[in-house]
Amino acid sequence: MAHVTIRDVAAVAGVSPATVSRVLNTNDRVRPELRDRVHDAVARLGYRPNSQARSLRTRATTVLGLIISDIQNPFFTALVRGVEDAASAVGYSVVLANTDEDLSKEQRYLEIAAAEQMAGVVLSPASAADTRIDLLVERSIPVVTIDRRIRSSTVDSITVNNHRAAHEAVSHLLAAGCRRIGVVAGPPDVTTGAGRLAGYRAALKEAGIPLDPSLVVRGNFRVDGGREATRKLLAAGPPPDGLFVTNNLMTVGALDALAEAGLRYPEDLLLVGFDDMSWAGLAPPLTLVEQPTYDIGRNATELLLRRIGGEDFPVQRLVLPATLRVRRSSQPPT
Amino acid sequence: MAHVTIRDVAAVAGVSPATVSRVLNTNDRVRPELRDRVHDAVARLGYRPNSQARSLRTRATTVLGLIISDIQNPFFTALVRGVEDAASAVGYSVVLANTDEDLSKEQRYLEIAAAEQMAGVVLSPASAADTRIDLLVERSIPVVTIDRRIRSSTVDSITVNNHRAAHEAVSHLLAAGCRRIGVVAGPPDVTTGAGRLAGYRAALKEAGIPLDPSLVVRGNFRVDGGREATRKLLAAGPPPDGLFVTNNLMTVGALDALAEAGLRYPEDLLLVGFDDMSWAGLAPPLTLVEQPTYDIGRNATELLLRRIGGEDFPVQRLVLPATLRVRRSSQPPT
DNA sequence: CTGAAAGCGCTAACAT
DNA sequence: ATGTTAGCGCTTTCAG
Repeated sequence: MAHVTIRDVAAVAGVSPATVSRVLNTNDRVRPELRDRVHDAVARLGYRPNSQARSLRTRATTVLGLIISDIQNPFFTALVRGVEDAASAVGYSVVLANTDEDLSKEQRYLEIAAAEQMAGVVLSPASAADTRIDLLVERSIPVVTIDRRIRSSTVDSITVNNHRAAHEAVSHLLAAGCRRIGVVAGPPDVTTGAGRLAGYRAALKEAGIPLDPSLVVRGNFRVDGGREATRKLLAAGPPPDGLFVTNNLMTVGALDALAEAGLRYPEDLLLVGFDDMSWAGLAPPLTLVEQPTYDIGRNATELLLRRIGGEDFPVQRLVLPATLRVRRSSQPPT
Repeated sequence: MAHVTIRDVAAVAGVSPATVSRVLNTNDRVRPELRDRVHDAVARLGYRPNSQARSLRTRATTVLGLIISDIQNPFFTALVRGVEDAASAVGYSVVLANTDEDLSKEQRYLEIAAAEQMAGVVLSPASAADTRIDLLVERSIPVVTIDRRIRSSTVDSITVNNHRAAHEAVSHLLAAGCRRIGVVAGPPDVTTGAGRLAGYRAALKEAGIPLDPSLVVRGNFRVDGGREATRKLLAAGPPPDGLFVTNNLMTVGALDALAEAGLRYPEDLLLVGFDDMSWAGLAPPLTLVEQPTYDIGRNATELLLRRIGGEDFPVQRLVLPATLRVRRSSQPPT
């Protein structure tokens, strides 16, 4: 059987195509007997509605865009699963795109999402200021940003409290006796980069420790960036007694740089990282700020679906908790 | 400007919609002057064809399905990029789905791909025998399998020579002096699992070393599986003097288990892993069988696009080279 | 070489 | 409550 259309179903059920459509898509009252006949026919013929015809008519798709900034980062892949699960639970499919933190790639994908009339977009913006969110907003395509926020915008977001989490991480290092704490921060243009660095600063200030600029370095949230930034930090002066690395991949790079310099943790310095790193099999185990990654994706998608459904509610800025999980890397050796 | 349609373009260009369509989609000869007028109008109005209307009419989409077996595995995410790049180069978009090696999830996605009339599918099958490839073949949707093959099937595939690569890895360990070489193999139902184990066996046989079944354990290609399998191996008798772990995530788990048991590499045993692991920041650096991951994705997609384009050629079974990159973990300490 | 007209499969107005 | 009709935007005969 090549293409079963709604007319075929109608013929078999002995009703009009419109009735079939009603049974399938609306809750208009249809005589129960007809309902059953329709359902029978659908089952017998193995009818599957043609989604493009439907979208053409309704001007609405059931496709979500998921635009993330680094598909090689396990943080984002965990998140993808949250999105995927929430979407497929209600019959939506997900188109994934990867920007590599590149604004022009990002813009291209946003244009595609608009042109394809996607129902909505989950986005991890490459920039707080320059992300061309307007491309979607103009066409009233709902957007939820994840992990990061957009500055001027009125779109929903799901993030964690980066400031607080970083503050907690650094305070933990201070409590463990560190006094010269280095930080490998992220790009200033991204809210996670900015927030985590601000938390670091706040914790030092609170402890009455002056900020030493030579202890602050920035990376690109990737392995190579973490390595280079850490090298730079180590070259800038006497080694710190504590190090806070603000994302997972940069932590991998930082460990490289520490090893190169012959520095061990927790013996030579205490270490706190960010994001789950169970895939990295590190020993000794790392103290990490862990995010509820899957839930971020899931919540973002559920929120997006509510917007798509036309629900009207004020802009949501959900902030999920990130928790410090203390392990060996931040325990002073006894 | 809400929705610019082909009629708007036609009106502005002073031609019929049919001519616009011809200019845009065919290479039928159209009077150059009209051509230019059409292009001008398209540019001026910012016209973007509605892809669903087009698909409805042509019964063809420009969407590729990419169904992979573990999105948390960096091997697959690198591959995703290859697919994405090749697809977007010709204006196709990619829908990603993740099966978690679960056959029922896989079947569901194959059904969706069929129902959505996707142009083609790149698939890393969860099983050599039970993957329901017929769901696509029936509707003549082209499929290319990557990383793994399907047993009975007549679909194109892109893999690496797992047997040879494993053989090389194990021979390398033998040459380094190992005599009791353990292997952490993958699921027998997956061609990569089977092929790599067979390569191990062949290398031992060639060296005249009898197979010791207590040195062969199996995992699920994930971290936990690698850890458990390695624990089992270590519990089964005196520790091996060499270990070959047949994928990246299991290597992470194996390292855990080795650390638990107080075994170090390369001091206590030599170690060879599989797949790039630069994200894991391991020290000492690991000897690895490395696959051209990006190219696998890219080649698979290019092949798929040729099939989609209607080219007719015999079933392709491309085998790319995997190369052994020797590092410290397999060098006997001097 | 170009235009008019039909129709892909579906749903939403409008009739009944 | 159900059927008839029109048309979403596009491509593709078929005429001219």
